[in-house]
Amino acid sequence: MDRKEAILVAALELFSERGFHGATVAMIADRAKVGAGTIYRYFADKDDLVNALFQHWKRTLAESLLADLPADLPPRRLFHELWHRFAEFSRDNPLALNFLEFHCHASYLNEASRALSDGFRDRFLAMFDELRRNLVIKDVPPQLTFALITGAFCGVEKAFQADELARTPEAEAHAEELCWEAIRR
Amino acid sequence: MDRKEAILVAALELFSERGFHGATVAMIADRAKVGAGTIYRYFADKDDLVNALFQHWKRTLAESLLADLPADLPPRRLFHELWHRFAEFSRDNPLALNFLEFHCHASYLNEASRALSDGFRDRFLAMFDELRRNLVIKDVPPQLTFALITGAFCGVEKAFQADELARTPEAEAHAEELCWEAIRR
Amino acid sequence: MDRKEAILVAALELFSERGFHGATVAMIADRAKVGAGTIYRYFADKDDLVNALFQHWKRTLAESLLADLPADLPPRRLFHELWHRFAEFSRDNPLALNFLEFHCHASYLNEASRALSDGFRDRFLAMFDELRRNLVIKDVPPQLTFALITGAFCGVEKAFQADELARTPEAEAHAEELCWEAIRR
Amino acid sequence: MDRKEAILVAALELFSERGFHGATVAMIADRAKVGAGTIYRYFADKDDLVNALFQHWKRTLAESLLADLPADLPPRRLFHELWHRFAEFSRDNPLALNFLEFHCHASYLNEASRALSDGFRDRFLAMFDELRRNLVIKDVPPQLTFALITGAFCGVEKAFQADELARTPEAEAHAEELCWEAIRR
DNA sequence: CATGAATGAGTTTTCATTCAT
DNA sequence: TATGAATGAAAACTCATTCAT
Repeated sequence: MDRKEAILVAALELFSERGFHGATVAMIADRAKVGAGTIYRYFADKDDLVNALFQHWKRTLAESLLADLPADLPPRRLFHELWHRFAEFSRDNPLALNFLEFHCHASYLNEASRALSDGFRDRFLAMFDELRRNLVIKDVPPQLTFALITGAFCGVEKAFQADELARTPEAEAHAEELCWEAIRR
Repeated sequence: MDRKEAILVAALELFSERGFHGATVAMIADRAKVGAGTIYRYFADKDDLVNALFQHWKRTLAESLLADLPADLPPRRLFHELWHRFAEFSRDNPLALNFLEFHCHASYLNEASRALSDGFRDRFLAMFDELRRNLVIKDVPPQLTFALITGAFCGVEKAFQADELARTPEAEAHAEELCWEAIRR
Repeated sequence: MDRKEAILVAALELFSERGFHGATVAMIADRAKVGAGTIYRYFADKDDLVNALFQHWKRTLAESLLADLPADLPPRRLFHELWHRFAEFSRDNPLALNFLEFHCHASYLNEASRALSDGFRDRFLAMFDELRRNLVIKDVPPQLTFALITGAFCGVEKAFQADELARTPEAEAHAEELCWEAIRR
Repeated sequence: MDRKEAILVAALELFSERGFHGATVAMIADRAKVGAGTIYRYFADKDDLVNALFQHWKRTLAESLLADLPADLPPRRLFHELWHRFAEFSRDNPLALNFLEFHCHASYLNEASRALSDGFRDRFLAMFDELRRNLVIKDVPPQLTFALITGAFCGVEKAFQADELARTPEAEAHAEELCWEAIRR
């Protein structure tokens, strides 16, 4: 059993359930079935742990969305592919999305975490900007497109997780279609 | 100087900056310029404070959106009116939106808070359902429409607050227009 | 309504129920139906209050036992008279006995309280010593006789108060008789 | 060094000096030479500590009085044996007697503590009742005999502890003799 | 290397006392 | 003069971190 892995899993569960300050090191150690002291062999302190977790999942999310993305997809297919990958990621790792988007306060994220986050964001802004310049999507700031699509996706995902909305293929397809309608020219 | 008011203002600032567990009673008392003990004259404990704050702003938001809403507005005008009111509320009370939507864990909200929240949500679901039955918006579950629109709005608002996107009348108008395009038939 | 009196009554009830540290000034004020600040018009602080209360009841008890005590009573009649008066006092003021004997820590009693207590005790020691010298009671140190009788009385009284023993005239007479048997020659 | 033991010893000293509410957790930790947090590794809270202490000493006292008590002792010898054991216990553990008899408010004792106490008391009531039925001691309710003897013993013990009376073998023998005279037929 | 008991600074909460009304 | 809201020091209790085993 990989102890570091177990700690990261436990931390993800607890941070996404109770937030950073609401989850204690003792809780994380218990859930990971390791001694509290063991956490400090792998992470300098609790802040270091939350930042490692954040970076791990930001990277995994970026990887999931962008790895082997065919370069020459037509716009609608590209959008579909991205939405689909994002949905898959959320379905496979609901806690990770939860943690990244809802339960992470800037106040304890360090420079590296913020830089990573920004770099990831910039790649999407570039994509949206190109679609805009190619007259595929509406002529609004890419930051707006990005914020709106991301927000909508997360809003729907939150509804899925809260069981306010059944996670069916139809619902996922509808959400995608609505968002495409929103941004396409 | 109204002390209860000052405590609520300080708590809103600190909870939305640092989350519930990250904001200490001492910080709140300092910010409100009252003694720590004074907080306990107005609120039974820290949980009671966060619930009072949540309910206060949920109610204020509901009021802002729904008070004196003309009954016979054509759908697009209705959507505009609601979006505009929501935007106005967010502009006037950015921390309140922040707190309500991003920094409030279910784990410390009590029954009353949840009931209030649900009641508010139900009124919007009913509105979206009527628009759907009138063939004004797309035939998708009102829960989906609601989650998507709310998520998109909050995503854009978060971008405004993080200064990733300039809060201009154009940007606000664009966001509204995109969302309408998303849901309209 | 005499405020000072009301405060002393409330303090007696609460100190004898919960002890000095367990009874708060706010509780006492509430019970006495006065403002918390009012207590400080009559007593310098909480310590002063408990000492005033102690001295009040010590004096009242001494008075009850010794006032107009016929000087020439035969020993058995004297013992009966004292026992009877003590029993009467306990019946009329169970909380006072409780407070004086069971719920009063030396740690907050001041010099005056202790002096009063000692003076009272000395008068009884003198009485027991005289009975001893007159060969009426056994030839043991008067301190022993006093401690034993007082302890026995309080033990029985505690049983009455705890309802472990019914407070009947017979029980009271028995207790007296047993104690007399203990000390008489 | 056994920390739990040290905490119990310190708590006994402080509770019997200052009462439950008068002894703070910090005082107890200091006296026990442990960190304040350590107390909470062994006891759930301050109430749990005082109850553990109460039960420990009630059990020890019961053990001391009743262990290996010869079954066929003649009444006067039985009384002597019990009195002697009680006196020995008090001499060895004066603070324990102090705490059990004088400084323990029902208000913070839990069900288990009260049950233990009652069970112990019942065994003595049964003994006194048998002596009564055998016409050895006076025909008064065993509750009265028990309360009176216990009270007398504790009164004398208090005098010993307060140095109002020298703890000599003679004094102890006198006390025992007087009490026997009180109850014997 | 892994542990979890121990710690004390930090947290929530209480309360004796003050003071503006 | 009487009040009770306000206070902050002190109480009970928690928890990130260390370190002996």
